[in-house]
Amino acid sequence: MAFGKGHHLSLIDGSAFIFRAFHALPPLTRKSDGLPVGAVSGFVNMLWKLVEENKGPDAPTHVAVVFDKGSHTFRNDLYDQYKANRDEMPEDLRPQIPLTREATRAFNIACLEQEGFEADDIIATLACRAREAGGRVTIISSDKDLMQLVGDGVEMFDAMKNVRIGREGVEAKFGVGPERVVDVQALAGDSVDNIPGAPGIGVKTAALLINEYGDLETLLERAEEIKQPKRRQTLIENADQIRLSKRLVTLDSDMELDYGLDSLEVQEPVAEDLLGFLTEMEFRTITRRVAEALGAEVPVIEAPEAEQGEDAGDEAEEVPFDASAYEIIRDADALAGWIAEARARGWVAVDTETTGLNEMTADLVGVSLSVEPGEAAYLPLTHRAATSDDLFGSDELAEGQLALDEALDLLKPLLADPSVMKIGQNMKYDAKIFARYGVAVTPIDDTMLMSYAMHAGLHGHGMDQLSERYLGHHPIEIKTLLGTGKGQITFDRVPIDEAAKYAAEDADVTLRLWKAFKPRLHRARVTTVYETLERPLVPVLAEMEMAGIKVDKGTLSRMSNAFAQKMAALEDEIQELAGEKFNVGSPAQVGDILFEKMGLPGGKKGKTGKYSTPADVLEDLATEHDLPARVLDWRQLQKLKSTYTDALQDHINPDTGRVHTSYSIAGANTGRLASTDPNLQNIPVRTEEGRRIREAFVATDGHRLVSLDYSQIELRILAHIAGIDALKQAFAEGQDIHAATASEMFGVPLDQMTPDVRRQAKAINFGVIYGISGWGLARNLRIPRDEAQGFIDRYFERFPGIRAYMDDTVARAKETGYVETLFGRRINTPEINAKGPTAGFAKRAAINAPIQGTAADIIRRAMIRMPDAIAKLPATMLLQVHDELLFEVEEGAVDDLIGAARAVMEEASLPAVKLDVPLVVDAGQGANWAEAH
DNA sequence: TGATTCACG
DNA sequence: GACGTACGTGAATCAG
Repeated sequence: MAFGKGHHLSLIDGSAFIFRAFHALPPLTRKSDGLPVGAVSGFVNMLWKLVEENKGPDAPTHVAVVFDKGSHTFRNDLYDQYKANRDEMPEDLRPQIPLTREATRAFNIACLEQEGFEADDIIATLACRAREAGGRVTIISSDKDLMQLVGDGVEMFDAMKNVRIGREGVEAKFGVGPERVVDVQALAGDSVDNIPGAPGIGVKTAALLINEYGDLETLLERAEEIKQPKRRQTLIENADQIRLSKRLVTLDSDMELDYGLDSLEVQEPVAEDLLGFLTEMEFRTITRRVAEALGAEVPVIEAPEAEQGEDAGDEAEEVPFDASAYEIIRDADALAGWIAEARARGWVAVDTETTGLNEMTADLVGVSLSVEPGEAAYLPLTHRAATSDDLFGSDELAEGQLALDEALDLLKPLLADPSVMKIGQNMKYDAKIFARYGVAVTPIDDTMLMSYAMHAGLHGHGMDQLSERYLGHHPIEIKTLLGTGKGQITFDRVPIDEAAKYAAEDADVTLRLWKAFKPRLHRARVTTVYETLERPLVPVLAEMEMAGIKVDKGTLSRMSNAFAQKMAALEDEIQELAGEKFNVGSPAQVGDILFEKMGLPGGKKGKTGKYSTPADVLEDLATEHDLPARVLDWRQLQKLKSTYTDALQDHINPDTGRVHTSYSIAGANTGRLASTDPNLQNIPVRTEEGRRIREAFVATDGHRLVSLDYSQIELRILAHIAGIDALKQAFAEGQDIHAATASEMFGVPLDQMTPDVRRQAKAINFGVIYGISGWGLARNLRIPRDEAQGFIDRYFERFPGIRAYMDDTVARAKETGYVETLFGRRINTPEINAKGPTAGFAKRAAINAPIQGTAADIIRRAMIRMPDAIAKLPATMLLQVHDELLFEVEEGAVDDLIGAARAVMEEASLPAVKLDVPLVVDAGQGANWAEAH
């Protein structure tokens, strides 16, 4: 029967898929010989999924996989720069290209390609013919270049994200319908394919213009009418280039093909061929699944003798993701059922959905649970009812939700049950939300922290990223539910059905990650790090963040006003000096004034072609001129006002009157914490004016703030790790370490030390921790480079262990791909074998990481022990600033707290590591942070 | 959104 | 031999 009405053609964009699969999926190699097969695996799984899913009435009747062939197409004849900036194909992908053709044939699916054409042209030609014949078409691709084909029975399907793209999807992407997509592309151009387009015009502007003028030709003819002078000029000047761009992006939908649509009819795979191929590739899971589905015997794939490496051999039972399998919990019985499932296993993955990202203010909207891969449920609690007036929505609760109190009463015993592990991704967030509803969550496992312990330095540890990388699955993005920018809605406004798919998937993903990571943690030998430095820190930080610190709004507000006045005066003075009005806050304009108008020396241009005006450059100029000096003053005030006195006021929680930061545990590669919203780890202290901001951080009535900080902890660690006897001895004797260094280097007796010599030694000491270079030290000390290099040479001569430590560390990193702290924390160094300037960066980072990381581990250990150590004191731990802990304590207990906390901090490395140097902790106390520090 | 600048350890 | 570099962070602002 000829292809026609009622038929459904599925066209798979094979080339695009394998490129995407290669980059999105974890690298996988064939065990017997190490052949890279990750992209092939992703491709095979996608094909099988289509075969499996397409058995319903809507199934394709015809199917083909289409590939690019050759690198020279008719587009290169039109424009020799077409796709000219494409990178070389990655080495590991090259051998997989022919394998994907083989896979297609093994599936008994037509495999199409044609010299001189791109896959997109073949797809366009076939899609148009099928449409003309009255059939339907699904293009399996997310390539925007194919979106021009959508409409009239043609739609696209993104197989990796599992989303359909119809007319609305195209409009969302391009701002115009499919018919006008090429017009927009012609204007906007494309840096990936090297389509020139119109300079300075992006998709947004292009859509605006096309919608206003109807189509590209009309627009170009009537370009004179455009109001914006820059746009008008661009379009007039580049008309030819734009028309060329249009020809480049327009697909050839009328190719000559020596086969017809009928030849693409779906055929059952031949079990022998398909299983033969899969066995050859050594894909265990899919081979078994295919064999079972085809009713064939499961072929045996020899297990490789010894499993090597930490990622080997834990190929979990793969259960496909299936949103339709997720349950919505609407009554107490159903919830009780899931709780029983969790208890039966001893674990459950938990994820909360809320109205915002700030745990202190966001409200609980729903909870999702998962107990096995693919088995997950969503418990909606406070979703709002939809109304006809969709501008504001309703404040009424949607129907079919269990009452919040009732649900929490049922969940509470489970979440606190010591025999059930609660698994989460960034559990600190969920635990804090639950805590506000009086529900404790313990014990916990956290997939984000598991990843951090194993993969610090390799990639981020967000759920989407981990899912893509380790599960090969792209989870639904939250923005598809909430939108972005101004029109963004909160999660309680998302319809329950839609919310459930997203939320349950998150719990499902978390559970799968947990199952994948558990065994790997052990193999990577970071279980101890995870168990002693990551997991126990979660409740400690949650407590600190919820405690917050009292900030006096009046003090900040007064300072803001004072800064504003001074800035206004400075601004007048600066413009007076410059002889013109300009934006003092614009580095580019400051640069023009200094280096063009005034003709001062030292102007360097950055990537953007603008003068760069960092503080050190301005400082040099300030010795001779007033203007740069005033600009520096202005900038300091601007910084203090905008980042601190203004912004901090907005962070004061109206309920508590306190500022609640959030610490990210897995943010910094070295093991340090990072503080956000607001960042309380960079409150000014170095200048007198800035330090006064700390006066606004106060203790409540009858209390004091107490600050304890490690003295020179990184240098002490360096002395220990590198085994520098002279440094160790100086620390043991309690000497001024920078003065001692200077004395050792320059032969000046301690009692004759000058501040300047000491300052230079201090800079060198810091430089060593950062992976010193002559250039860097010269810049820091403002001395000639050869002089700086002389200092370094002498330093290495006097402390030969330092050189050895640096060389060993870099060598180890090159060999293993990571460095470690004294406590076994692993920091991966993927760029250590890079070439060019990157190599320098990577080396210095590798030298610094064990030092900075060990210090971070030590204060983590202290923090974890602190709650027990101060349990009997009327004191609360509030903040951590890398080597400092800040407490709030009742007036009468200050000395007791200092004694207890100092002991914990000074002994924090024990018993795991006995340092060759003493750790010394300095303490201070006062009514505010300025006094306490 | 990326580049600049600057606050901290 | 030139190149371009101190380590680790987060936030505000400008400008396209």
